[in-house]
This record gives sequence, C-alpha cells and structure tokens, in this order.
Amino acid sequence: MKARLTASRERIIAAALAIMAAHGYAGCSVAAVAERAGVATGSVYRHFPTKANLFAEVFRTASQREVDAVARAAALETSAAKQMAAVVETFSRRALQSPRLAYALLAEPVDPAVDAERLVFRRAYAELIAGYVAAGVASGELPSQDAELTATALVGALAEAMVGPLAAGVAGPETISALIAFNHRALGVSP
Amino acid sequence: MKARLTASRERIIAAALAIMAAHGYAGCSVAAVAERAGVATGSVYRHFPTKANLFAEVFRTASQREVDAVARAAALETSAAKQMAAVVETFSRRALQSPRLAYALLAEPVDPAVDAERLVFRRAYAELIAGYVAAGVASGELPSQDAELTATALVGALAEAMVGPLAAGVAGPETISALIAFNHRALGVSP
DNA sequence: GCAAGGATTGAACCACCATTCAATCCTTCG
DNA sequence: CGAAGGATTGAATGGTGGTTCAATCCTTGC
Repeated sequence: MKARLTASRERIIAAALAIMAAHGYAGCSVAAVAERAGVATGSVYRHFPTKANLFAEVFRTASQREVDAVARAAALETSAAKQMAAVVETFSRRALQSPRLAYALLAEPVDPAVDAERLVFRRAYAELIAGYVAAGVASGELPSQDAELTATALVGALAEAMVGPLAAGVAGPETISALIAFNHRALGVSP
Repeated sequence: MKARLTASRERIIAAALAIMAAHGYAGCSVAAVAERAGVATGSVYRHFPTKANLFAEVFRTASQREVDAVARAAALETSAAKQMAAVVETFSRRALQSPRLAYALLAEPVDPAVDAERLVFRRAYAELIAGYVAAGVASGELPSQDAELTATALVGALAEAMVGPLAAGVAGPETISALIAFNHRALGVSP
C-alpha cells in the first residue's frame, strides 16, 4: 500500500517530466499530468499541495540529473581547462539531445515559484564550475580572478549560447568547440 | 483628435512601463495600466489588440532605450577592449539603477508572446557586441574567433551576472570591474 | 446649432485551470 | 467475512484577469 503510494508519486513526477520534455511547461496542466500518470486529477493533490510544488520537485529532479551528469564527466579530468571543456561538452550535448526539456529548464516562462527552483539549478552549475576555477587559480593554471563571478558568467554564457540553437534546432559540433574556446579564453587558460 | 489618440497610446505605454519599473510585469494587469494612464480598461483595446501585443511594444521601447544608451557609450571608444568595457559599465550601471525594470526585461516570467520580444532585445545587444568583436579581430587587436558566438555568450554572461545582484540588491563597483576583466579575458584582449 | 460617427466607458462576460469534495472503491485488520 | 478508514475519483467550484459591448460622450463637418 505504502509502495503503491510512492509509486503513484513517482509516476506523477515522471509523467510531468515526460510532458515537459514533449510539450514544455506550457503543456503541463494538472489534468494532463494526471491522465498520463494514470490517476485522477484530484489524486495529484494527495501527493503535492499545489501544482507549483509538484513542478518545483520536477525541476529539482531533472536539474539534479543534469548537474550530476556534468559533474561526473568533469570529474574524470584533471586540469581546469579540461574540466571546463567536459562541462561544456556534456551540457551542450545533453541539451541538444532533449531541446524541449532543456528550454523548459533553462528559459521557458514558468510559475514564479518554479522559477525559484531554476535559480537553484543555475547556482548548482555555478558552484561546480567555481570549484574548478578556484582550484585552477590555486594551482597557478589560471590567472587570479573572482571564481564565483567567472563561474556565474560562464553559466549565463552557456545557457544563452544554447537557447538560440535550442529554438533553431541546430548547433553542430563546431558550435560546441567554439564555445569551449570561448570558455578557455574567459578562464584565462594559456594557449 | 488624432493627436489625442496618439497621446493616449503613448500614455498607455508609459503607464505600463512605469508599473513595470515599480512592480514588475506581475503588477501589470490591464486594469492597472489603464487606471494609471487615465483611461478606461476597454480603451486599451482601442490601441492594442491584446495585452501581449501591448507589452511586446512596451518591451521593444524599453529595450531600444537600453540598447541605444549602451551603443552611445560604446561608440565613444576606439578599441574593442574599451568598447566592451563601456558596454559592461553602461549596462550594469543602468540595470542597478532600475533593478525592478531590469529584472522584468531580462528574466521575469512573462507571457510567451512577450518573451519573444526579449529575444530580440538580447539579439540586439549581441549584434552590437558582435560588431565590435569582428572589428577587433579584423584589426588584429583580438584573436581570431566566432564573433557572433562570443557576443551571444557575453550577453548571457552579462545578464546572468546581473540577475543575482538585481535580486540581492547590491553589486558594487568591484563587481563591475570584475565583470570587465572577465569580458576582456573572454575576448582575448592581451594584458 | 445639430446630427453623425467615432471614441470612451466600465461593468459584465467568459475561458481557463488549479483546486476541492462528496461519493465510491479498496485495502486492511479484527 | 465485514466494517472502518483511508485512497481515489472526476465533476463541480471558484478566482483570476483578459476581453467584449451596449450605452454614453465628444468631436467634427455641414
């Protein structure tokens, strides 16, 4: 019984995520999510107090997955330059693979309460990057700089550079390598 | 009479802008805008077919003003490095001066139709910057690079670096100079 | 001065959807 | 097996706020 409950909860989150990936946040009415999850509209409210609350969790889940993937890829590298390249590479590849979801997570207009979760998401990337930058500065690989600011700015750069292509639908490998070059310059990686 | 008409129209746009600057897009119900403009709710629809349409124009107007201010400041400079510094300086100073408006223009959740206008705004900045970058590359001041991508990424970096401070309320001159340093590195300005 | 035609008004309308809740269905435990 | 209690249902509710429109008011041209 308790299992059935958590299963329902999971199914609702999964359904919301699936609809976001297919039709964006705009397509996510509570009724649609419930139908896809195979429960009644009202049942959603047994698991989540409000729609915003549900989607806060959906965003958190999806974002964590993304940040984890990026962190995992970057952790394999040993220099700040390579770590940053891995971040860009992973982030971009994944975004281009699920453009609708990426757009929803990054830029689509959403409920303000859900928007707050987005800030957390972006900050998580920034923290991750800031760590690499700080280490790079400490080791002398990178010039002295405000690691937090660099990281924040890079997150913005990455997102902005992606949103266009996401809409347009195309961004080849050359865009990705150009982005990596940009990142290296911004970090002050010596050529 | 025709004068009265255009005057009304202007007043409506001005009222919308004023409310945005004070309470953000969220505070901009058609009724509130109409009241502030000194017209009846229904009259708004004599000038604009829909609310989204009205705000598209409001965004366009406000954005143009911002881009113009930045372009004017940058035009006084002669090297890409100085031009970019002027862009950052002007953009930041103005954003910090009207944080609520800046937030609305840059990041606040809005109607999708209005959101589209935001892309135009960001692209306008990007084009402006891309011009300076391309010139810098041509003159040999900057290393070879994809000027469009650099410009887009810098716009994202600038916006992202500002949104946090906008919410927090504070970003001193040291943030601005750090941002300029970031920009110079990203452009490949030789130290 | 006076119709005619357009501008203005603002209260009423309506669509949309998140949220609720009384009725119903299961699961569980004595 | 059979009640008790919680889970589930989905149609009804309600609030919000954009949009409309019949009535009224001005302006304009004769």
